[in-house]
Amino acid sequence: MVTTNFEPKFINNPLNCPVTRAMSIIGGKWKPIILNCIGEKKIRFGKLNQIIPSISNKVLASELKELELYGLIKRTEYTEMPPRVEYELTKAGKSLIPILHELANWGDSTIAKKIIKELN
Amino acid sequence: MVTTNFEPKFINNPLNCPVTRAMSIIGGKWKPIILNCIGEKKIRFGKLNQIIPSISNKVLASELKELELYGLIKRTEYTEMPPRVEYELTKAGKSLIPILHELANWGDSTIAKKIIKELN
DNA sequence: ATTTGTGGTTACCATTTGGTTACTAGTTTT
DNA sequence: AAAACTAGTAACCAAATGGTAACCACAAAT
Repeated sequence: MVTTNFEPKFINNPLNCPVTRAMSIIGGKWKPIILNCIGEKKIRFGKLNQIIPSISNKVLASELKELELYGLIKRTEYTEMPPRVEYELTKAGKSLIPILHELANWGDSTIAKKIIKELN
Repeated sequence: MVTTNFEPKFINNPLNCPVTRAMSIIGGKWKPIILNCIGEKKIRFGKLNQIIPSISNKVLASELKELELYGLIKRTEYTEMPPRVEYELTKAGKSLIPILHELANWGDSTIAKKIIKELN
């Protein structure tokens, strides 16, 4: 067995920049996407994988684990066969909603759309 | 000369998720930090490197180039010796301020501080 | 005459991230 | 009797990201 010992290494932040602290936790391209997809509902692993098709199940699983470790999401496993697992935001996870909202807002702007269109 | 041909590869986004679009552009841990450090002022390369000590100048330079390519920052070079270059947010870059503000806000929260403290 | 200061770039290498395929368990459907 | 379904995990490999050290131009200061 390979002990999946995964200790997060946060960004070195001597000047105590709050944005750096935030990025240490939810930085990386997938986490905000995943958190936003979970939103206010309970959602199954497979469903998440469907609505974020460009992430592999391996990476999705490891991102979810990390978010769970941070206490931002809760994982509920039902003892059924085939297995069912649901993810939802914890209270701490919900505190990220304003960020996710601003990200969604900006992502919907003409500015964002133009950048993607012109460089694709 | 090695042609630094760097075409961004955006996240595949068939369902047109706005957060995914946003993350395609400002995803990655450094960009929000850099944008936030630039803020409303003009700032020199060296100064940026000082206040984000954990980024190497190589990575800082490449991130700045990418942000410039997206039209989020403007680079002004003064023909002096030693050289002086200043970076500032463009109008498009300033449209990100609400996101940066929320990130800073959350990064300052007890929740964020606790996560870092407990897992470090 | 040498050192200092600036904003990078380059080469080389190490680490991290990510993808693919195959596999598991036990119940239900074909 | 075989196949499908789910939520992963493991092994293996490819690609992206990041660090370090050396280097450049040229003027000003020592």
